[in-house]
Amino acid sequence: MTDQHSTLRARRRAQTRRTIQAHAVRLFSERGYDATTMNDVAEAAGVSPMTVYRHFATKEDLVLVDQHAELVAERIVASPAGGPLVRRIGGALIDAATALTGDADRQLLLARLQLMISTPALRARHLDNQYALQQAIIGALGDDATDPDTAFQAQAAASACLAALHTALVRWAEDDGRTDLPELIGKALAAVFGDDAVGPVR
Amino acid sequence: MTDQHSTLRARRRAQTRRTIQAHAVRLFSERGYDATTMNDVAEAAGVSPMTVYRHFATKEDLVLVDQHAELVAERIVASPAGGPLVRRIGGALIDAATALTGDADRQLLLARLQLMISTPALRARHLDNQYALQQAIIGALGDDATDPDTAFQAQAAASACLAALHTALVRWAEDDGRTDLPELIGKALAAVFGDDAVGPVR
DNA sequence: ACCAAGTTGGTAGTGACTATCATGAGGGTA
DNA sequence: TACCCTCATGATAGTCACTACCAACTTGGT
Repeated sequence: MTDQHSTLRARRRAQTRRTIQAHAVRLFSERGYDATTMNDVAEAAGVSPMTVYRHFATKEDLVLVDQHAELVAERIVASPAGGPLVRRIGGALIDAATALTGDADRQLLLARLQLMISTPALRARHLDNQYALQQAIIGALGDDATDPDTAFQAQAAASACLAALHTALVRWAEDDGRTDLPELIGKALAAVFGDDAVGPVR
Repeated sequence: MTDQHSTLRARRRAQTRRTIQAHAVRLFSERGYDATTMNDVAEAAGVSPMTVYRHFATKEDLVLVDQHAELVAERIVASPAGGPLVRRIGGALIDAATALTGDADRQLLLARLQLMISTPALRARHLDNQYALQQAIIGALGDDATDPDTAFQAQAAASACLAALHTALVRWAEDDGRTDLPELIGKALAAVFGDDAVGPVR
């Protein structure tokens, strides 16, 4: 629907959005998140404060916005429905991480992640995003939500997988992205569930 | 240090603090968190807005403040140092939950938890508090932080335990506190780590 | 009675965020 | 080419969380 306008207008909009976010992340990293105002970001990006709010609903979104949930969810749906929960979820997380860290703006991803971890307000909202991701995963699993016990187990398994993911992300950020992220996620999952639960050794 | 003043002054201060929080949680539950201003809280509690800020640094703290971390940490320290991580941490969480749900202001705890889960801003900060609790747990484990791999495994185990805790808390809040919280936590841990990992069946 | 310290209240600000209206630049249609 | 219609952007004024800063009052010990 809103996609294939692809005309000049859409490209410009996407461009200003990228510009704003790039300047925002840069300023936040340089001066600190709290010490940077929305006006500072607008000025650096060469737009009015209003335009910043048009593209990012909150200051936190300047760092946090992503739609990785879809990426993970579609891999969950594609995974064999019969397998153990942890393997399905863990595999999807590793696959998604492989795709993301191969991406061009991997540096931006790393900078954003480091901000998320070091800034309390951002860390909180990041964790909440993970919680939203958890609900997306539950939905993608396609299990019958009718049985409360099954649902409870799915919640528990997914939350633990995401906890492992977060542990790996923190480690990755601390290493400035030098280590292989998918491998780190695999190690974290193995540390939680045991070496055999995650799948064949890479 | 700051405790045994216990004189009239300290008791009054504690009293106003309780009054403010009680009115705040009531208003938040009735009208919604975002629809209630700090002035509303102050007015309902019969104090000036300044006084509210003196007792609670942020609006979120009106719902979130607790020092459960110490409660858990001291139980971790008391647990046998040799055992498996998951059992030590899980046991401490269950013990702490048993103590808290037996408490007098259990209703307040439940109301606060329901607010935390339903309000995005509060949920985010609650999850961040869990993250802080995780660090407290890691510290209480007393493991050598020198070995990065050991530390990484401790982080992964602790984060997964807290994820299970959170799953149990959500379920408890949904049930309006009717189910037994410690038992729920045990089930969540069992769902994540397998039935044998948590300890002898209750 | 007197002083020190702690609790409270008032004022004036900053900064995130919203609502509303105005303007000018695409982009399809006659 | 001329005409709208949409949409991205901008400016203004306002709300609300939160922060100094200063003033007044109460309590507890000497």
